[in-house]
Amino acid sequence: VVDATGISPEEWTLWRAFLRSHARVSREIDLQLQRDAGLAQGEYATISAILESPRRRLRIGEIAEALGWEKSRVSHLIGRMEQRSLVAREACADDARAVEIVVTPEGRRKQLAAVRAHAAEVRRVFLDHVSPDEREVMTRVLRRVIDELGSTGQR
Amino acid sequence: VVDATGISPEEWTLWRAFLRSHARVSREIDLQLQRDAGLAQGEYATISAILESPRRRLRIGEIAEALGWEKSRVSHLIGRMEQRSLVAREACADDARAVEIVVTPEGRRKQLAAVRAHAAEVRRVFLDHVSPDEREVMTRVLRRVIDELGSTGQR
DNA sequence: GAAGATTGAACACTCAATCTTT
DNA sequence: AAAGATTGAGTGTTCAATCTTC
Repeated sequence: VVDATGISPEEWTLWRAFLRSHARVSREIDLQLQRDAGLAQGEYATISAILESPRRRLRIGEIAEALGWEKSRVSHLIGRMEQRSLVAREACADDARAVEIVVTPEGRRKQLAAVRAHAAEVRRVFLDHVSPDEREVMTRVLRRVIDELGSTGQR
Repeated sequence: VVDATGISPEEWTLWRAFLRSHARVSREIDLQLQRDAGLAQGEYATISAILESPRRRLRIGEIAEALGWEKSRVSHLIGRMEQRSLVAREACADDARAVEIVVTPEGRRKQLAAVRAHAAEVRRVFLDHVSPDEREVMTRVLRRVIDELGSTGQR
């Protein structure tokens, strides 16, 4: 059964559930991070991405790629985070155009303060509702979605 | 295998894929809607939700619930959409506190202009990568996530 | 007092243009 | 010219306070 758009009701249901679940879950995570560490979700994600990178430093474009965001968004965010002394910009040795972002002790401290409660919250609002089998299916599908879109649309 | 947070690497991978896929997919949808109809994703979703409701009219809180957003966000959005003559506010007969939002002919026209291309885009960036079996699993999981969070967190 | 909704200020994101280095 | 990044203006979102009706 499909309508004039070629999409079945069951498919629309999935699409809506995807959008709505993200909005609701993202909201809960934001509240928890703000409460426990005074960090926005994007700030936490940025710090974590940098700390988990091999050299503990990432360029603007690499952060954008990791998070699926636009470069200008990351650039503004880093600016605000730098004002708050959560990260610092450092010149890149290889390429004078590039900038490497590192996490300051203050940024690391805040991330540490949040990580336990954050993990618990991610579990509570999302992971607790996914069985191991379901997890495998979902990871496979979402990775496929990400990979098909590639790295286009940067700004 | 788990770390100090009690969350396994496989679970983190799913969580990250969820956030990243949403960011990327949402971005593509936004671009298409802006290009084909001059509508933002939230505007399109709002109009569609209203048109699909039984009486073709929805209150602010109902829109917020349907989309998983905060009421104040919807209120501001409706204000901007009203300026652009996409929707109109009408007094609610049952309850003088409430407002019912209806779609104007102009709003309906714009939504119609976008719906085919939008459906094709949703298919291209998301649904095409989900088999029927996978669709059932994902819908079940995401609905569980939504239902567990309930309607809390409205503002 | 609670529910439905709105408001304004502060904060965040997008878009297009720009700058520098490759 | 392309890649990496930044900027400023315009637009959108959040937070807390407020208003009216139930």
